Amino acid sequence: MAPRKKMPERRRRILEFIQEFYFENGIPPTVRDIQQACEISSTSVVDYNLRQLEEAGYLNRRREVARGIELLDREGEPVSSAPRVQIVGSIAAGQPIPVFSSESSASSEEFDTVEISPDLPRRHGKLFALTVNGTSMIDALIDDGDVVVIKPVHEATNGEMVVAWLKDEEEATLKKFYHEGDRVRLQPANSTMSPIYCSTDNVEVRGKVVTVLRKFS
Amino acid sequence: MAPRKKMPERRRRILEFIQEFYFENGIPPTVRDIQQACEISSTSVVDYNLRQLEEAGYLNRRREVARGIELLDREGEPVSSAPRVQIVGSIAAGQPIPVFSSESSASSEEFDTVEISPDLPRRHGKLFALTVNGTSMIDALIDDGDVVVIKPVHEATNGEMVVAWLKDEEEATLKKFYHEGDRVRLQPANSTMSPIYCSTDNVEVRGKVVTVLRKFS
DNA sequence: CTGCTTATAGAACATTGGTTTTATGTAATA
DNA sequence: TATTACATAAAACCAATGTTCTATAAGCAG
Repeated sequence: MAPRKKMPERRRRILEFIQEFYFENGIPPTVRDIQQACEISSTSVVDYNLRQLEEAGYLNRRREVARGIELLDREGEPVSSAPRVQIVGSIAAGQPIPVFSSESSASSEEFDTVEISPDLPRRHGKLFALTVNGTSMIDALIDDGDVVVIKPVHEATNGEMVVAWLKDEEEATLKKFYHEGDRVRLQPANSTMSPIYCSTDNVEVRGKVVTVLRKFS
Repeated sequence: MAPRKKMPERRRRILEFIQEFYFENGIPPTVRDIQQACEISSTSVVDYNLRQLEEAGYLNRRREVARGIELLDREGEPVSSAPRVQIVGSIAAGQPIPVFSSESSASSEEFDTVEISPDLPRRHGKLFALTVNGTSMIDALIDDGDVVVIKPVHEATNGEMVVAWLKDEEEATLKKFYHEGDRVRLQPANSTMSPIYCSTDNVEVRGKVVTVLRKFS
């Protein structure tokens, strides 16, 4: 398996298209699908590049089978059509969430990703994820190492679990959000814990939690 | 869309095969794949049955496309190739887990299912899931309504999160398992809570927790 | 019995889609 | 300059795969 480096632009484009196409359609594209989408003049060019990609370990081609392109992950395992979201950083008390621009089509190689259920992006659109560092979110029933999947929003309705940024404290936290007159109540998910009250000005909603992922070895 | 009833045996068989094939191969089967697997003498019979299935809303056929069969869920939405596990019951203090036979190839229609990451069955084999009822598992950082995915095992190594059945108390619980001499320590995941100690005889391991799923509306 | 619907068969047909063959251009290198 | 590896093209080829046509049976209502 050749090293994964210096991939020609067109080849990268092809690989990207295959991923998109598979996620969107549930089946892999044909050589001619790729040809059209990537504006390539000949199927043989596509074939050539697919061979290169195969040699480099990015995909597998089932010969004698229509739509036999099979994407592989870094371990060489087949990739499912389940969507993935990027883990763009971590969240912990006292540390800010990294800035994320929804424009950043930064090469998807740069971030780790987690697989999520397909109905999530269907219902919520674009999502991202954060790793939880430390046990500071324990009152939200979220443990060290958990991954929270978040929909970027700047306002929340009462009762939603949100990523709240406390300006004065310079602290991010996961809490249930309740707007009460001129102040905000941040309620831990764990009913044995007490809520935090603070002024509306001091709270900034960064997103709302869509799901939590936790794995045990 | 015709009602979903009284499906002929052969038709049910075809539908089942399509699901299996898709999960295993990541691409839908061809008409001829189905023909062979279901021992049907003609492709036209397969076509006929596929039309029926389409009319009944079980699937979608993309015409003019090879391998254009697309499975639909109960809402008529396309189904991804991500694997699903059955939610065979619920777990809560004071209530037993329902018995599950690994043989039970009970029609997959009878249970709710949840989608899981493909690497879980790859690593752990056959899995099942339980819904958590009430907040009795809160010390394991698991909330009311969460779904726990479990690998059925009868022994655990120290530190694993297990489904423990306490015989005397007739109670199921999720705890970290530690064998300490002639007794067992059941440690809540939440470090602010105290462990339970009990005799080896009184504890029965029913399975170990592989992942926890939690969704927020 | 007749006609209608459902289901099965066998075979041919038509399109989709993977593969191959031959040719051309470009950049790096001896 | 000649050589070689890499990348692109155009066209043809043919296997894979969806579709259609015609025929046959079984069950069932009239």
